[in-house]
Amino acid sequence: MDMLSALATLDEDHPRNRRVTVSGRVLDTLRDAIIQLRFSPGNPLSEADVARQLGVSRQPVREAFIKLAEAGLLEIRPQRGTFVRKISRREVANARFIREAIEVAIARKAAAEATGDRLSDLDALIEGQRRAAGDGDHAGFLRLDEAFHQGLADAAGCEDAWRVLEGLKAQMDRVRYLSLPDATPLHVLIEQHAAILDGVRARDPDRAEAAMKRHLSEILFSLPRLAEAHPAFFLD
Amino acid sequence: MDMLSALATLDEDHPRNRRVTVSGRVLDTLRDAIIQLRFSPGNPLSEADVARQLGVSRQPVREAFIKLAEAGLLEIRPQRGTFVRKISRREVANARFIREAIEVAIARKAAAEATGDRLSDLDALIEGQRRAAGDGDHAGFLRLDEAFHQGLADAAGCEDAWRVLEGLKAQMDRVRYLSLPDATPLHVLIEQHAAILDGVRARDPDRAEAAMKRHLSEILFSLPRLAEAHPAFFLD
DNA sequence: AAGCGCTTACTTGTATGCTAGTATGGTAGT
DNA sequence: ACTACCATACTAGCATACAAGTAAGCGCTT
Repeated sequence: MDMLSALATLDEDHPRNRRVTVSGRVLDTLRDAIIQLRFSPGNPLSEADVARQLGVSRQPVREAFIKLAEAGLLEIRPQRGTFVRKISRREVANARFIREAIEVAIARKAAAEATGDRLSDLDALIEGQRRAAGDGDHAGFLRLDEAFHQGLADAAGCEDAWRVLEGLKAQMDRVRYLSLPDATPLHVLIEQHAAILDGVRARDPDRAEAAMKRHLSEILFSLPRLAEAHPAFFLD
Repeated sequence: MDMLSALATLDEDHPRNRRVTVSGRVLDTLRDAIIQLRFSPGNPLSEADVARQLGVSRQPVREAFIKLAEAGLLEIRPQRGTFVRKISRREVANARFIREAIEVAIARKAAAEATGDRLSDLDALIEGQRRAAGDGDHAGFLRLDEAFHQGLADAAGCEDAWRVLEGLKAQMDRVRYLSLPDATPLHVLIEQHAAILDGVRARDPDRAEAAMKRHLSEILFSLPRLAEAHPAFFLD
């Protein structure tokens, strides 16, 4: 009950909101709340409570729960309850490994196939990231960060790769949120993006791969320290 | 209505069935029916019809529909209907590419880290595949085929990679089913498995990678021909 | 004949009621 | 004090009812 105060309202116009259905809005609202750790890992979360809090029926909440369970953010134990999953270092490391495998392959393919138009799109995204960082617009940067990775997949002709990556990112996003206070500075991340794009533009798959690996390794540095600092949030 | 005759009964004890819930059984039943092309791509499929046919309510059918839509096997158009998705050559090729990226990374990691126990497990699976092929037990071979890829992921310490691969495989499974009549002979596939395992056992990541790439390329040969032979099943 | 508008029969989305399984706390019995 | 049992208050899974949107057929009007 107490914890649910984190859910004051349904996020009617969510940034990433093409969702017009109630269950879609509930899903976005809950995922944000979980990723931003407004729900403590390990705590229970019942369909009925959330439905009451959001002023909707159990049905759309249930569908959101199911999707969040597939993303590894909730654990549904039938007839027992649903719980916010604790963060697992092993699972985060695994998700990172798989994500790296995919994004490295994408970067190499982009280096081979990307058209000039796509490269310009990516340029624009990096420029936007510089502006957002300058303005201290952290939320805006996060959106443009996602857009860059998605844009790279598009440039490689792997439009639907993003669906897979999105699922993997969910595991990692809570860690990223935890690391916000002392995260890698945005300008460093932006330069890493630029390095990836340089490798792609130079049609040099090895350079693109190296830059991507470097970029996706950031989380490895912070993970052990964060797990030490917040043991209650972690499973292992 | 006609098409639904493909759903005589709920598959009460499904081979991969740890599912005890109705919605889980409906999901397995429907996925099998779709993959085995007992539902023609492009045709509509309504929650109510399936529910009636299976003797359950709309609720579990709906949940199965949602998951099948996430897997790319159904397309839910709100207030309009749900349709069996046609096979997209582009999407199949994309899923193959991503799967290759993941499984190559897994094979390389397995070559570095797999323990003797795990290698023995994989040996046993290949031996089982030889028996199944000898007995003409095609269904049994398919199960052991999946088990081999999953087992390799386990050997690499990527237990949860299988969740991702499962989603990607769905896209490819209908093509595999289409290719059954003149598919690559089982003994060839088994030798490819053995080649992968050889590379892993020799701690030679490059050899494991090459063998894996070879193995996952099989579908590329059949795809164009199948799309030509069954144009009504394909989108592009 | 062509086009507009209504009726009707669908569809999925949402809400609500019901069932069965689980955890908990108290109580009676030893 | 401890144990066994039971009443109770949860949980999620499933069934049913309702709402809102869509598409197609049909007849009317023009």
